[in-house]
Amino acid sequence: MLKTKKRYDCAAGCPVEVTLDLIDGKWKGVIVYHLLSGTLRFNEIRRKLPSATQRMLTRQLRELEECGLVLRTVYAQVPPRVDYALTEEGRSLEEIVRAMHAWGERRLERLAQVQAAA
Amino acid sequence: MLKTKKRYDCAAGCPVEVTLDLIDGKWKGVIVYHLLSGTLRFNEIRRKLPSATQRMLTRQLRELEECGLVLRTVYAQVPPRVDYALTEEGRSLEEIVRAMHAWGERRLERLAQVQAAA
DNA sequence: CGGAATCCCACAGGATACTG
DNA sequence: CAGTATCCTGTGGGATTCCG
Repeated sequence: MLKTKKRYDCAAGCPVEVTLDLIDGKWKGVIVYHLLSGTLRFNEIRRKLPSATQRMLTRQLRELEECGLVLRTVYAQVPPRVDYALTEEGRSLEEIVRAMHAWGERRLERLAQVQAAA
Repeated sequence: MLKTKKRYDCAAGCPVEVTLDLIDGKWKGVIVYHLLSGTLRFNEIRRKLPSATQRMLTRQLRELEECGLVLRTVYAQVPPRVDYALTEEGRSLEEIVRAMHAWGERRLERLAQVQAAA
């Protein structure tokens, strides 16, 4: 997922994969979603994603940083403090991420209805 | 990815993951993208995704079918013929997928510029 | 033509423990 | 607080072969 995984040498549809590559990976999508609301410290993000392990969070955040979607700011102080914020490019994902959020909600509603019917 | 992988029991951001779950997975995004243009036969899809293996394509298509995003139609004839089309729900992803496509293209342009600078 | 069956491996991701 | 460091497992995904 990170580095040169070069999933695509394929035909015309690949920009879709370019985007997916950056945003897929278990937690990245949600992280970006939460960062849309503003800068967050590491543990704040953790609290928003209770079922993500610490290790996974740091890794996903680092990958997001690597692709230039997230800005990581370390304050030289004790106890440590690290802020995560979207970069300009990261924020440019807003439309997509919000759309995914809305779609996901509708999907959940639909599923709930199907459940209810049974 | 298929079945009840239930990635999320998490907090508020999860609908994002719901969506990602359906559309991630190496080829699903691109498949949906191509199906936006209309129904395709198996080998037509293959031709659009040269670097996807046959096995992967069928698997991803089946998963898409399972989630109700893609409709698979088998014609009882020899040689066989199988059509793949988006369901209503699948087509409702259009906005997202197109947005991802557009974003990916811009991303590629940006990367190209950075390359050129170096 | 549109697969299914097998074999195989890298690595995403979890659990747990330690640290400046 | 915000991480590393290890160890371990599942499975996503590739390659290849066979089939109605």
